[in-house]
Amino acid sequence: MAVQQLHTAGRLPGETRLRLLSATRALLAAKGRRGTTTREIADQAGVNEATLFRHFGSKDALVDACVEYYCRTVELEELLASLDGNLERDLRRIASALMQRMESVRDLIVMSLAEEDGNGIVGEAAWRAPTAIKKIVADYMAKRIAAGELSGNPLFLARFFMGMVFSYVMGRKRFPEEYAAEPDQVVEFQVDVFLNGARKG
Amino acid sequence: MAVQQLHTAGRLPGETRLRLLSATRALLAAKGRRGTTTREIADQAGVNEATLFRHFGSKDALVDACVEYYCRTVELEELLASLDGNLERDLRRIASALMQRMESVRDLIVMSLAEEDGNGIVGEAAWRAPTAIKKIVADYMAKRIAAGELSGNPLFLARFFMGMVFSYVMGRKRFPEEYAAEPDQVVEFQVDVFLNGARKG
DNA sequence: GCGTTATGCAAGTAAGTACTTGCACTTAAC
DNA sequence: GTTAAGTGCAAGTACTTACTTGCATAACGC
Repeated sequence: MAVQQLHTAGRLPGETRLRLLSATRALLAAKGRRGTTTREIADQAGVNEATLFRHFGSKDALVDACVEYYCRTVELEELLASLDGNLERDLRRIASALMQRMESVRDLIVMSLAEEDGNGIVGEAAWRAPTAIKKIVADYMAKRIAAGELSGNPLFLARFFMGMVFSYVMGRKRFPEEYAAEPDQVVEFQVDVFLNGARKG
Repeated sequence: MAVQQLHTAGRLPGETRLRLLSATRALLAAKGRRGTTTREIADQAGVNEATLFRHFGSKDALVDACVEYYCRTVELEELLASLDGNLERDLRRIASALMQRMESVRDLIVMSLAEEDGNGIVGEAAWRAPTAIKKIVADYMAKRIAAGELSGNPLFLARFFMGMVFSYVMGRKRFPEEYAAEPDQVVEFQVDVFLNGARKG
């Protein structure tokens, strides 16, 4: 075991920054941008408030860095690679990936919806993963329509599909007790209705 | 034409209150609770800030009164009366009513999602209409399943149905240019996919 | 006319909040 | 050992904001 080298004041290099980013995220999710104070962030991070400003310069810069950090990259190769041509299975995989990503930035998505400047950095970053997946969905729908397996407008279908997942993720935030079912079950149900409809016969 | 009686200072009785409620709503939608100041509200209402406090006592009380005022009553008799047994037509009417109500309190719904205390007065009031309609949907689904016209879990179906509309209303907020289609068309499309699925054949 | 009520106006208070500064201390690098 | 970097601590600044107060005024009910 390599001995961890302490940088200063008993902290690992970069640790202070990380603690601040993490605390910021937690408080943003709970109270929103305006509701969160730099003092609270510093306290929750176990760091002095002055240190916060020495690292990030301003509260806005910290928030931006935080959002950027937690929405970094979207690697979708694995998702694309996992698609094997089986319509139902593919859609389930897409829905599952989408649900996972949306859930992981749900708080930031809500923030971006509520903020006056919904198209700022927060809005852009929070929707990065969903938007990327949306492209995949739209392309997928178009192909399957061309192949005669689906019918309708590919864009409408893509939006509908995204919406199914989105509404579930948001529903779980507002009504946690109602939406307690297993994500796998939910995905299965959603894809089933999406493909076959609810009509009997 | 009866001559309007002025109360004081050239204002109709109750007018000041209304102006304040209206201004509050507009600013809440644009900047959220914390982002809105009492000075701004008073200015936008064309009223002195002191008058605001004389009427409502505190900013919180004003916000509560505002939300309560704009989410007052939900009369659903008309909706229920309009249902005639035709499955497709009924679902369209329900979806249409739901969409209208959700759209009219969309800003407050978003606020309730973003607020730390999502279950406060705002959350309760904003979801009042949607929740009432949700009951109608669930009952409707159960009946139609019993009649053999639909299949599945009535609660899941109801949530799915609500979610279709919810995601559309929210999508229009975030991506206005993309979601510019006519509401009627959207409802038709949604109900169609909901009933028959997207699969061809 | 007279009292009541609603309002405007201007000034002020108390608290919070983003951000700064100067100093001491610890640790790592050389 | 010396230097430099990162941090804690305490105090402070400038600004915002919810909320108050005292006074003048205009309209209404009687």
